[in-house]
Amino acid sequence: MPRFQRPQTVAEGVYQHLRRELLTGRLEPGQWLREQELAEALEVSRTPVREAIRQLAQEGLLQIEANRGVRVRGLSLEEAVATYEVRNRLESMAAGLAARNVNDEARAELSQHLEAMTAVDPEDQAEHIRTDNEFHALVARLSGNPVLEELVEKLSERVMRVKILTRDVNVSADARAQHARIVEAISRGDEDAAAEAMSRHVSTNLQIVEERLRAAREEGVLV
Amino acid sequence: MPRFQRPQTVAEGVYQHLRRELLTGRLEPGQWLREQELAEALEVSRTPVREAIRQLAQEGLLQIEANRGVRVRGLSLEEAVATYEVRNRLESMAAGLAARNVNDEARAELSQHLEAMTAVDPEDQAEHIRTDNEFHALVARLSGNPVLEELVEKLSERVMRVKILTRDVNVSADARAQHARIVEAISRGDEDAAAEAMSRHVSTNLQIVEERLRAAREEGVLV
DNA sequence: TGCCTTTGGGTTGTATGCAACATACAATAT
DNA sequence: ATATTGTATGTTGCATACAACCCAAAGGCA
Repeated sequence: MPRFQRPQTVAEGVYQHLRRELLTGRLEPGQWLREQELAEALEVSRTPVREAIRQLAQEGLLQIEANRGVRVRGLSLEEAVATYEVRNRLESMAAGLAARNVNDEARAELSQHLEAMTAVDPEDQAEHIRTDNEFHALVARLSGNPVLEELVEKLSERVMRVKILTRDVNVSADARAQHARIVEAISRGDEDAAAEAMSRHVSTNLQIVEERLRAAREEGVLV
Repeated sequence: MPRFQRPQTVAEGVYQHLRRELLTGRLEPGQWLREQELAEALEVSRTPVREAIRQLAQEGLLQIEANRGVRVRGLSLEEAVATYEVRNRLESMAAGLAARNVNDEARAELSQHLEAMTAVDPEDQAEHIRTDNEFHALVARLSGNPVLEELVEKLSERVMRVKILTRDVNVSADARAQHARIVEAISRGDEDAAAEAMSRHVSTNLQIVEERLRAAREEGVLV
């Protein structure tokens, strides 16, 4: 039995592949995808490709036009802002709940993750984005509310896309300090402080992304 | 273009059919669905059935077990509570934003909907649930945040399922009063009051659902 | 008997052929 | 010349055949 987890089905594999291509920005917004072409490139049939496309479409990464095809969804500045606003509300709720339910195990996980993040090479964008995402997922999990956790994860996908397309990597010392403050408030069990700290953190990130998106728009890179 | 609205694709039709069956509780939690059987019953091939199933699975109504099949998802009391907690947060956010962005058109839509709801026959459960859902969807739309709107809609699906399975129909005069209070606060442009009113409303509904779910659990109807 | 192996039935997962649909362009009529 | 209709082409949407897989039950072996 292989130690690594490889896709159980071909469709799952295609999904993972396309998702990666989309999130890393290798596929450009507006670009048409043809099932046949993808199937040939990946050496599978159209069926699993279709299935993967449908799933990605429902997650908002692709847009299906009936009987015409599927294209990579662009993202507008307005949509990005809207996403961050909702994310702000949900993640501060998660942080508050995490503070309420905190215990020693949670404290250990949080501080451990915090350390791991400080150890990341500041030059390694992808790694930074990955660990940052893990941090937010961790807080969501510690909220103890599975529905909330799921939603945060769903939103993080769009957020990740925004981050990568805009090269947003909040690697500043400020970001680290914010993370530390969140962990500290949760560990202390201070609900309001935790929610407040998370809210500020997300707001800061929104500001960064907003600036970059404005710049990108002026360059005509995005819609 | 035809004036009447029929599903654009067969898959869409199957999706609508199954969704209806699930939301109205005609399909019981835990029950296995076989693609072949459904395809024969609806006189279509397995392909569109598969597509519909995948979509419903991602929406959380069905659960796929790889290479084994798909079954109707049950719902636990804990999950219902978790859903309502998130819904509370999101919908009160929506109400607050709606109050912030309110204008005459929005005021008109809200009062119009309020009237329509008072005109519903108190005996007609299904109609009541439908209009109530429309009300919440309307508030979400008036928030002006499309992401928020989408999430509220997604959650409302699970909520609707809870409502129907537990026969929750908050038709009391109290519910009407709460709706009126929400509309009033939004129309006045009072963000905090609108958010507060919506939060109370959702909390009330949660209490009702919680009681029914406990009763149902003791009867062994649900998980 | 009790446990392991094997084999068979039934289901999902994948491949492929064909039909339906949307678009672009050419042909025709006004 | 313009608008309308016909037709060609490429794509998705659907149907169906086949392969892979899971599970249960029967059979073999200690």
